[in-house]
Amino acid sequence: MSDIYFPPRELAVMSILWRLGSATVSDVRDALEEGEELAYTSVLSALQTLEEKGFVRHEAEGRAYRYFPTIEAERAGGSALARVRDAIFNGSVERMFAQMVADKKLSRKELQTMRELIAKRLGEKP
Amino acid sequence: MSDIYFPPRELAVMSILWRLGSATVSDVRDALEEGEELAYTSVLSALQTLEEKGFVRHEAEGRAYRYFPTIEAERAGGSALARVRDAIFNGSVERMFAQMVADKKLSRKELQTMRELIAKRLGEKP
DNA sequence: TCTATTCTACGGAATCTTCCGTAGCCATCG
DNA sequence: CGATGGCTACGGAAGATTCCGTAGAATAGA
Repeated sequence: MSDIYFPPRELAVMSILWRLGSATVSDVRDALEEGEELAYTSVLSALQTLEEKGFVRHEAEGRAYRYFPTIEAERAGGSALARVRDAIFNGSVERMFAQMVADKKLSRKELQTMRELIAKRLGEKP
Repeated sequence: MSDIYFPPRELAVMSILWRLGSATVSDVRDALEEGEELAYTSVLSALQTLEEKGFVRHEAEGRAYRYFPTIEAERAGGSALARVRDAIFNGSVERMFAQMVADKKLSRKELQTMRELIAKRLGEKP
């Protein structure tokens, strides 16, 4: 199927694009976390690689480029979750979910939102 | 923190070890899916690399080695989910969960199990 | 015993990923 | 006009990953 996969650095760049919607090379560079500072051309290279792979496109903005993700975060996320589920949790959504829910830092509010999502989903299909 | 990350082929091998509990080189080789057939020594190399990284250990079994994962699937999964959540869903468990639940192939039973997990979690902390 | 089989260790080629320097283009400013 | 600064293209080095062949040890079978 759709084999969407990003190596670590490319994922970091995609992450920024998804967060910002679009970004110039400098935007991406600035958005990288502390201790992740890269040369301008390194960021450019990553973007060019991603473009070659079809995950990103660009438009001219002044004489610079503005980059846009061509794949939605939800789709990439769905693919990543399926991979994690199959490879790590032996195909079990329940096990994967249990691990998610086990996170100590989950707030009551987040749990409630999830409960509602399930309720809605359970209600719609009987 | 704990930066647990497996490149594609190594993940496939770990996946087999988690599923089987432990495995010899041949076991792993046989467990690889169709179209993924590798030379015996390729599988061995992958296991040796994983061992060097500390994700796997071995015991002698006859004159062959039996390999064991040294990290639990739940822990690797937790790390992978956190990475997906932060990099792709901008830190939002709810968004990640919504994508999980959006999967058309989820059975009623799976949804109910998840609902119970949440209920339990919500009940225990107020 | 000796021959074939089944292992692991080792090393290296090919490819992918990461990272950056240099060159060249173009606009802006003095 | 000439210099400067900011931008992309290009190329390549270094490291990581994938893949496998060969060598040699050990076992099993004839």
